[in-house]
Amino acid sequence: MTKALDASEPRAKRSRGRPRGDARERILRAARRLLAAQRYDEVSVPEIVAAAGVAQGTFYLYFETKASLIVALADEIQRAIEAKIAACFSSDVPVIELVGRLIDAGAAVCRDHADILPFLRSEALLFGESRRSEELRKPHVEKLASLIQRDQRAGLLRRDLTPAYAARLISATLDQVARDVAGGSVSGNEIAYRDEAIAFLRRAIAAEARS
Amino acid sequence: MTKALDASEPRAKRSRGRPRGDARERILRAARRLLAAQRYDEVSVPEIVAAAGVAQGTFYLYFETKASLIVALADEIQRAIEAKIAACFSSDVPVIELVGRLIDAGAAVCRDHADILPFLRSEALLFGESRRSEELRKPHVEKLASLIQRDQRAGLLRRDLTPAYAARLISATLDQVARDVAGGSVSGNEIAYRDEAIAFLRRAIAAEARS
Amino acid sequence: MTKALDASEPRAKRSRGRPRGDARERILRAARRLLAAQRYDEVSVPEIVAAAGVAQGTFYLYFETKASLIVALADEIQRAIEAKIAACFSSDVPVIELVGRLIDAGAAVCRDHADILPFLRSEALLFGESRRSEELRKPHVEKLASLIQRDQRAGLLRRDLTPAYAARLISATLDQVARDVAGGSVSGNEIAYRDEAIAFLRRAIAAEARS
Amino acid sequence: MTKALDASEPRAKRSRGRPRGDARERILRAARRLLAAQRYDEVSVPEIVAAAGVAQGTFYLYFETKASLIVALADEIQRAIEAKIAACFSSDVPVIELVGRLIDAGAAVCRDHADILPFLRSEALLFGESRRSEELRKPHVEKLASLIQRDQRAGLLRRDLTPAYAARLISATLDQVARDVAGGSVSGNEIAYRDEAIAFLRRAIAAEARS
DNA sequence: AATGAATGAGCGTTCATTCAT
DNA sequence: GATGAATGAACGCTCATTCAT
Repeated sequence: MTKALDASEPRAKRSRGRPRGDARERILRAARRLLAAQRYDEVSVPEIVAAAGVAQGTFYLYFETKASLIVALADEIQRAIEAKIAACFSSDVPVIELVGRLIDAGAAVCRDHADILPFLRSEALLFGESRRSEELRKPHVEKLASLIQRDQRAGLLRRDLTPAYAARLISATLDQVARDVAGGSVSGNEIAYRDEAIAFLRRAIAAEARS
Repeated sequence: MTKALDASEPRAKRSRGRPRGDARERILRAARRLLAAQRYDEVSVPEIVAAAGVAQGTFYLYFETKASLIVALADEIQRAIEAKIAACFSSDVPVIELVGRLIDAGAAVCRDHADILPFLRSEALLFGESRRSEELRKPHVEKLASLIQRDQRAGLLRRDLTPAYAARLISATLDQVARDVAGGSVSGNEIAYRDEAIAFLRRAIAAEARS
Repeated sequence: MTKALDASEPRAKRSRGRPRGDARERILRAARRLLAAQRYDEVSVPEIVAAAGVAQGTFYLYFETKASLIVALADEIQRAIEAKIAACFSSDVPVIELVGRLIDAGAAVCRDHADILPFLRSEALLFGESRRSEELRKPHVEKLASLIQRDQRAGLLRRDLTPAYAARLISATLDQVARDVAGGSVSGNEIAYRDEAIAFLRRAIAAEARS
Repeated sequence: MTKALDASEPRAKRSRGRPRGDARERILRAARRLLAAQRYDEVSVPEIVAAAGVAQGTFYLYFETKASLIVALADEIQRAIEAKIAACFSSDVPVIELVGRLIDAGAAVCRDHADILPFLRSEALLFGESRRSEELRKPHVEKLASLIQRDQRAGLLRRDLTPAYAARLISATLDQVARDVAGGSVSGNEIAYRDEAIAFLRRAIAAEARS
């Protein structure tokens, strides 16, 4: 047929027909864009596929249902966030120093995903099998608890802290600060706020200076 | 704006018509029950009116649209929550004592509305521009900030705290504790956890004992 | 509003809006018309409602699914057929005479429902819970069996017939004749065919003339 | 007309490609299996190819459309049935004996194809104008009519039978008996039923014993 | 010959909403 | 005030089919 001939074309514009292999990616990106601006029930599959530039049937090649798309989308973003946070834990610094890094990483995350975070915080929670965001923070809280214990032994942190409890309290504080810093709630004073938060935590958990 | 929100007037005695219980109330209760178990987009008006035992048309006598029902429902619950939290601020106690009360009130709120909180945290937040959870907490954070300032002047709290910042940090911590206490994350040790959290905050903000 | 005014109009042409109460009937009639000409899978709900002159949503007010429409349609027609056949059994004639009446009734049925019978005989069988057409004939076959027994006792029919078996054989024959007569397979000779069939059955089942 | 029906040519050895079993055969077998359990409109091409273990595109190498698969499948089965029935006619026995054979052959057919017969009786019949069950039986009825004529000349059958009519009546009876015998409607008494049916027919058509 | 990603029309169905009663 | 039949747009989804590889 016309086959050998077409194949010799260096794979240029095919306006209809076969894959770029990127259909899934295009759909995810389009969905993210749309979900940043509208509720899940306001965004239709026709809208998503139109924005993605694929056919409606293609959607269902990659996602079982519309709902499963958000699970995938949330997973993707959360994986990225995880990675960024987990990186803070990899180096071997005292908790008192770690908190600063976690704030910065958290703020970066909030900034990078500012568009979609409201969505992630809201709708996505209702999609997975259960309480998702709690679950997601859990490993980090646990890691933090073990580092607290380590620093307690090293005499850096108060002995009367229960590591698991302290880890929760710190984590909540860090989240708040990261969000505030990224979200402009303290505009112009991010550094002062951050430093005050760190001092706040230090007083709450640091071992008293030996006399 | 001023349109969708105010179908709230309780109506007067109608002696004819079917339901004895007020139709509006029945609809709200049914919606709450259903929204505790399903997403907004999964709950239909037919479903709600069936659960409420009223006719489909009756729904539109009390709510302009399905979305406005959500707003009304969220308002109702949030008003109840507000009231409970605001009550803590009414008496004239030092911040260091206030935090304990806020934890207890917050935990009570979480327990009382456990069914519907995931819904409030998620979907409802996306309905009106102005009804993000940030906004809702704002008055309390501001009130707390002013109390911090008062206690600073009284020498009870550290002078180097920026009241607005400290208020945010405290608020985040209290939220976390209230949720943990109510949600069973620290089951069996609620009191120990609560007390440790209060001590944590005290160290962070209390003025150092004068020598 | 404009209500009292509109209501004074003597209920003339409402081109949109409220019921004639006949929506269900219109849908059934339209479906019958369409199913006489096309397979079930070729007839779409949009097509049916367009032919019926009702909105798509109205369809689902009266029928749970498209498939349940045919069950209803088949039931309706079969009830009419039942009635006609059952009427033959009501009077108290010998089986030998009854068969003639049954042929005539059967032929009338085939003619009256000529359009939809192929559909009923084919597709509809697969919709109900199980083998439908067998079930439907069963009561008549049983009634026939009991009449055979009666006539055996009266010496009108052969003693060596097993009533249940004979009833089946007669019934199959009658069906065939009714269909042939109505369907034009023996065009022009319907009466001769019918008479020969009756003679055929008489020889098969009548008691031998006493010598 | 001549188009949709003939994708039947068995193709020659293809040594490359995945399936060892011929793809066409696998598709037909899968379709038959599925159509025994579901209506035509419920069985999808994706489902068929999945059950057959071939790719979606492969389907269209062997069948022009989904509908043409049905026709091919029905043809295949009907050819097998034809052959079995036709075999009864091949030997040179009197009609009175033939009916017994036809019952047995018919019952065997019903048993062998029990799974797919409801499908054949229903949907398949509506696919081609020309493939109604009436048409399919016609050659056999005609053959039977000619044998009746032969036996009338031989003095074995009544002279007053119209061969074409008698053939129809006999055929309907045989069908009924075959179905009943195979379907368990007379369970345990198949032989008695069959014998009574034959006696029934003999009385109806045999020439009276000469005195 | 065989594949399977891609297509896009069109399905059955449900929805929020209206309004004559 | 309350009803519920009727609406029709729009939904999520599946389908039969194509064709570059």
